[in-house]
Amino acid sequence: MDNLGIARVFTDIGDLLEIKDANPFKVRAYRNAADIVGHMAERIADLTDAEVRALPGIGKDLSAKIRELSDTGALAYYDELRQEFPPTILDLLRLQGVGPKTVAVLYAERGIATLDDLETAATEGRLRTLKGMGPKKERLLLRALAEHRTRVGRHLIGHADDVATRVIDYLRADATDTTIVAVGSLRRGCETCGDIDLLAIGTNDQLMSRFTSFPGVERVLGQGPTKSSVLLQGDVQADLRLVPDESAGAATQYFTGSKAHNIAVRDLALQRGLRLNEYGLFRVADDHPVAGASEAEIYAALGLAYVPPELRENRGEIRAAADGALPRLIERTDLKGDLHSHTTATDGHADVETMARAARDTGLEYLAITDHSQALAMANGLDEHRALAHARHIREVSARLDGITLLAGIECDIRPDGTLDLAEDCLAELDLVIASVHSAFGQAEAQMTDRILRAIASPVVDVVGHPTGRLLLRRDPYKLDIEQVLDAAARAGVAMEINSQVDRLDLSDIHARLARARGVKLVISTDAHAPAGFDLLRWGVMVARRAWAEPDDVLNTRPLEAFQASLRRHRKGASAT
DNA sequence: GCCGTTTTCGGCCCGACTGTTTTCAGTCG
Repeated sequence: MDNLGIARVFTDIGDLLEIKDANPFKVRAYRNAADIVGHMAERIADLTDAEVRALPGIGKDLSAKIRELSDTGALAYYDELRQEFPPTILDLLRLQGVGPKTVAVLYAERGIATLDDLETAATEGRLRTLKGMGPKKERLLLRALAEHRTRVGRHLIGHADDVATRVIDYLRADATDTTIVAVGSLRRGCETCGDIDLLAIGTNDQLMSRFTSFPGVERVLGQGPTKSSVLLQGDVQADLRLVPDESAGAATQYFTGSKAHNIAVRDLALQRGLRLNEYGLFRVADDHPVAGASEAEIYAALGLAYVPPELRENRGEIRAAADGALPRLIERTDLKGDLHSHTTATDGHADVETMARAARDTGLEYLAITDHSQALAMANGLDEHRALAHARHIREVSARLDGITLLAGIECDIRPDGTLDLAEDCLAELDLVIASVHSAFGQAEAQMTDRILRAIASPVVDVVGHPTGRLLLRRDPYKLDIEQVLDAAARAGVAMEINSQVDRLDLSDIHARLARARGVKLVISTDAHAPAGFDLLRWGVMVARRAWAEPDDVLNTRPLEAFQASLRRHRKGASAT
């Protein structure tokens, strides 16, 4: 079993123990272990017992369980726990506002073990008589259920990409003559994917049977000579298509989509007396093939510049491609720095120097260390005194490291009333201030909007962090008048973050494009909590590309000095010093 | 369950919000 699989088991155990009302520190130990294993760069199965044992938070018991899982793929203790509750009970925990205590009561008092059970009971008003519940709670539960339903069957792009990579590597190992690529929403960089679409180019007749015997396959949904579908562990569906070399470009284009983009492109082809399908571009009159081997060839034959996959949503890209007006999209290598990261000073997993070295190893020239402020007590947030001491430490480390410069920043909470969590004179001492909302998500739209507007109005704020607070597939964004916020940010010269965590991607592509249109500058940051976190920049870049962003739209494409000069605090007329 | 010992047991980040209460329990971050 791989790291993510082990992490998932430990997370489940933590949840089940919590439902059992076990020692909370034991629960935390399992969650902590899940976090560590899930974020490790190297395969934990490759480490020696002593090395596993040496990881912070992994002791005798957990290291043995890790070994059992990585060797056998199963864990007796986990199986015992699952005997005590129906496995579906963990689905209930995914609902907003439902925690372990509620799940325990629902199961013990009403025998509720599935989402359907819960919906029936809530609809029939059978929950309001439970202690601690009332009609209002019933309504909240029904709303949480409805929100949850819109999310099932979808997967975070980071997760889908992991799975796709594993399948592709497995197929390639045995089919070195065949090109295999991910297409569909994954290639377009959509924030979530319904299923994984893979395309193989060649004539390998063993490929389909090898695909359906991939070790992660739970069920074969269909298998033919050119098309197969499987259901993988974790409820991910994967489809594989096989096409001959001469159709490579046409098939890649066709299966990449989006549907709306393809319809528009085919329509354009018809206007020119051409027909486009997954096999190629043909003259309508005599079926003569015009193009098909590469995507670029097809777009060119239609009088279009090559359209990057991230833009293929029929949102103006075809007109722009015809006019030669497509943007020069930002690329990962354009980024010179990362502006959001955490260390062990608060809730990160590595110290300042370790994070700095990891950032440098991924090719970054500067890194802002931005630990939490005091309001996030759970994360051991910094008060003014600790924030300034931490800044001194960050600058010391920066001075002795070659190849990377550290900025002493902070991710400062925006309190419910819109005031900042740390005093302005303290924040003014720092190199970068990200202002973020981490509490009172339920505020009314006007209140939340005013709250963020007030933060933007503060002269010491440089960036608004994860501006809408959404957690993909888990929590909707808080209610917010985003256009009012963007207008204020444009006036104040405050940048908006694209947070690269795969469950945030916040701003979204849509909002980031709105921001660009208003002249609001973007930053792309990882919010890394561990050294491996810097790899996530690719997802933030993907969102920016889907927002049509060019390098100049994103402040951290600039070399350090130019970046610092662009911060409002250093601009002429800024009141902070 | 981990850790660090004052070496074998006690401590392990907490504060705000909500819906239910009438002083609190549960959830969230």
